[in-house]
Amino acid sequence: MSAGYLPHDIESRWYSVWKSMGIFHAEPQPGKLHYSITIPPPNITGSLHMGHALNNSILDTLTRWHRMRGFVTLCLPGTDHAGIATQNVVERDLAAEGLSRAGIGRGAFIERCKKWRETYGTRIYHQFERLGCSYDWERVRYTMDQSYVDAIMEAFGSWYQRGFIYRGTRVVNWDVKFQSAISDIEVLTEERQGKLYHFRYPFEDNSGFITIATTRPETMLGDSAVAANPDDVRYQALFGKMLKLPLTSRTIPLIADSYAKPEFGSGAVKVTPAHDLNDFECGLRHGLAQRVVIGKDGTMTEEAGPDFAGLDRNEARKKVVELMDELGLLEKIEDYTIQTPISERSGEVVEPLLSEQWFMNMNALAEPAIEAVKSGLIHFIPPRYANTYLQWMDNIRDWCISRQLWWGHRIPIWWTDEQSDANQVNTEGFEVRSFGSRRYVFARTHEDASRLLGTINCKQDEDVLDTWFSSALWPQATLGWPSDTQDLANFYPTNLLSTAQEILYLWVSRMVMSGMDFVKRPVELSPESDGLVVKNSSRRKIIPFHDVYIHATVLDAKGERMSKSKGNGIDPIDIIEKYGADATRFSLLQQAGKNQDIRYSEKRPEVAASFCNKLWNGSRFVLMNLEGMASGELPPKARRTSPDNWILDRLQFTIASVNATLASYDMDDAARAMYEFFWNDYCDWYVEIAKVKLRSGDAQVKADTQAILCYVLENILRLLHPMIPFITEEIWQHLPYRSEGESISLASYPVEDSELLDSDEVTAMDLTIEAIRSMRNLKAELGIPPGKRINGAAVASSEQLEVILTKNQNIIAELARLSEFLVLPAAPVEGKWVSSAVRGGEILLNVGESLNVEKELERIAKELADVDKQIARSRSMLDNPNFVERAAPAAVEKERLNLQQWLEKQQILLAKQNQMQA
RNA sequence: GGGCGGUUGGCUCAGUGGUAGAGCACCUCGUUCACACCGAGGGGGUCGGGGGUUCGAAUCCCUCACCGCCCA
Repeated sequence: MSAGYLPHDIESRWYSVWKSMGIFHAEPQPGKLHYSITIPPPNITGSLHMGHALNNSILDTLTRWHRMRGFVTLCLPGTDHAGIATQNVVERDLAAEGLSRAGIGRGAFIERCKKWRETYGTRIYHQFERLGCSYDWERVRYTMDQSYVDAIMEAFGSWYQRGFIYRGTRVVNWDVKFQSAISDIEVLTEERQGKLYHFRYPFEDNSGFITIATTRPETMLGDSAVAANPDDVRYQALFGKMLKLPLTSRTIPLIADSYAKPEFGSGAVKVTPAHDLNDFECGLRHGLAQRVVIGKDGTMTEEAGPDFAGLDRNEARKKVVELMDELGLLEKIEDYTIQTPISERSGEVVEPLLSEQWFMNMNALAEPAIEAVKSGLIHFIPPRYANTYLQWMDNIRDWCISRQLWWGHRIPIWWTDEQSDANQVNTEGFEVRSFGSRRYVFARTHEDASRLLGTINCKQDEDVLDTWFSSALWPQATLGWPSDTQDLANFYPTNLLSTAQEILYLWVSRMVMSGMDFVKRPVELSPESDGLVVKNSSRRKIIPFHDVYIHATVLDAKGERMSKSKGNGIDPIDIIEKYGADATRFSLLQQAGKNQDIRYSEKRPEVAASFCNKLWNGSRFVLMNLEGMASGELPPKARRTSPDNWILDRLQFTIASVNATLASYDMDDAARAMYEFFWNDYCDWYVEIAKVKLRSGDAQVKADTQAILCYVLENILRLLHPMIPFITEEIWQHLPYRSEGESISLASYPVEDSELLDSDEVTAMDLTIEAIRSMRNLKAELGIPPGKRINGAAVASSEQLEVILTKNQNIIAELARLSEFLVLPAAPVEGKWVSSAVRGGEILLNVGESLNVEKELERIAKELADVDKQIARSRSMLDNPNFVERAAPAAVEKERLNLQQWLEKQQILLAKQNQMQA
């Protein structure tokens, strides 16, 4: 092994070795335990960001852990075509060349997108490899693979057939920049400073006016009514009267609708059904006209009237205000904080717009998806997210699934203007339906569509599906659905879906809905834990995954979200370059628990890299001392010393704790347990003790010590491997004795061996360590260099301590750097000794001329003061009858023992004080 | 407005009823043949405020404040 830890040499080597060994690939093996994950597919636009690095570190850790535990383990990678995001970057790319999407046309544009994917879409795979992810690259999937498209067609056809998918004219969130509808959950609300305009609408009979307030004056041109609350006494007599809509020649009614809030402004609101969702619904209730006055490009339409048609929406706003002012109908303008809807994609203000779209009714799908979570079949970690999920699912709304984009899956609906008397239900059961004067049908090809519609004069819908429509099918589609594959039979339901909080609704909920809707199995073949029994059937609706882990959001050092625009992002590849993949992974996993966010700065990988360096050097030292080692067997208990038994006990404790914390997704706790064990127990104490034993000259002692050093190291390497795979593999390969297999990745994961637990030896080592620390402490306080060899001794007041200290004599002498260490029946009278009280005794150092009686008395007085305080505290507790009577007996007993020990310590200190003062 | 998370030493965080912990930073000492990405020792916190439950509260309950996330 090289003298320094050089992550890059190791990391570049091992990934390709693992890959060529085929250890990442899994074939289903019926009858065996399977563990599977389908990773959240990153967008093809992207490269790895800290969120990916975190999530994939978690996924790979769990994958490797299960693989080592003997599961048939699959972690399936892939990418998402990411419609709107990719279209965005490709358009930007085109613009740089002076081209435009419209200019090159749909066909050429799609070719550009495909080329983009070839260049950049696979880049992220290589980044996952650099991170060390043990994913099955033979099964990699892309949402535009033919097999994936087949799944989408199947899903669409099924939902169409069942009437869930429908054509509708409704107010949707319109992204003016992309010229496309976006879904509710892609809209962010931002508080922006704006104005609240108060306008007067006169009554037709000139009997006065009503004041309405609006933040969007330009929409008044499309008003169809003014509404007031039916309980509002100010308006009760006026309902049904007509108002003159200023700037137009129209009149509109005053209507009663409880949607108007009496406490807001004048209590009357303008109703613009085509440009506001609430107004739209109000309009439906009252049969109001839907006038589209703002077009898809953000300019005013003909409907807005000759004065406004063609104006930009912002100019139109100014003009409306000016004209209203001129007419004396502008009552006032107030500053107002507006909850402004912003497109998550383009950053533009969203324009609510009446338009024709494809929608999907989710009610039927939501029901089992709710039940699966309520009944605990799907388990959220942290559990609080189950409520978030349920709250959204309980109020589920129809989903607008069409997007006016070019990049994506073209909606498999075919239209014709031709009428027909032909049978509207064909042999495949796909009903021909009509919308307005046109007829349409679901079909996979033009040929099918022609047959179904009875004419070749038909055209496919221009729009594409929302990207989440395809993502919703991810777990089952990647495993072969709609075919009945072995993969699907063995790896589905998957075990875990780990993802970011922000896509809980967009993605997670929809996967649950689609998965349970499409994947069903005979009750007798599917375990109860896999799903819900379908009503009146002998089949079960199968859940897509058992556990949903929502990982923390990675923030910068100041606690702010990393973003490109703020420029505060950290590129994980930079961190890997600088500190290595293992340190990068470990730094993230050390923070990955049930927290909502993580503050990340370069301090983190630095600390993690120190740990890797310590692991490297600690291992290197051990390896250098294993020469001539006879066997890898643990020595029999009779030959083991207390440090031996102690470290074996600590190892078992660590193994148990790591297995338990990984199982509950507490990566941070698992990382901490291993970190502390390796650094504090193994390196700081056991290895230091082992140095003494190796130098003892006793061949048996040396062989036994070597065996234990090696055994513990081999175990901790396997324990750490899922988190830091490269360095552990490299070191493991150098071990003279190790468990089965050619790669640590395939070695078995450590399991607690209760036979190696030994609480007596843990107590013994605790006392030994305390003695050593006291001596070091004394030296430091007296200004004696830690390395200066002086005589040390101990007087034990308990037999237990006497036995322990005698047994560990050599160790204490060496680790405390003493010339000799003796256990004496009484404190020596001769010579210049200082002492310190420990549990069950007193430790002494012969400091010779360094003894300063005055200073020593001061030190003792300080120690006594502390002891007195402890005694007082302990006494006050034990003197309290309430404590003695009501507290748990064990707690009282413990306190009694405590007091006794403090009193003993006090005696020792007082005796010493007397002796010195004499 | 509703829901959720957080508030512990200078910084980042552990710690869910029994005498406050770690890492980093800081101070002192140390170039002993694994590691200065190290070792030994040390200083530093009335656990956001208030109230309550309890023999005992960082920990449980109530309330307020501030920071953040989600939904309306």
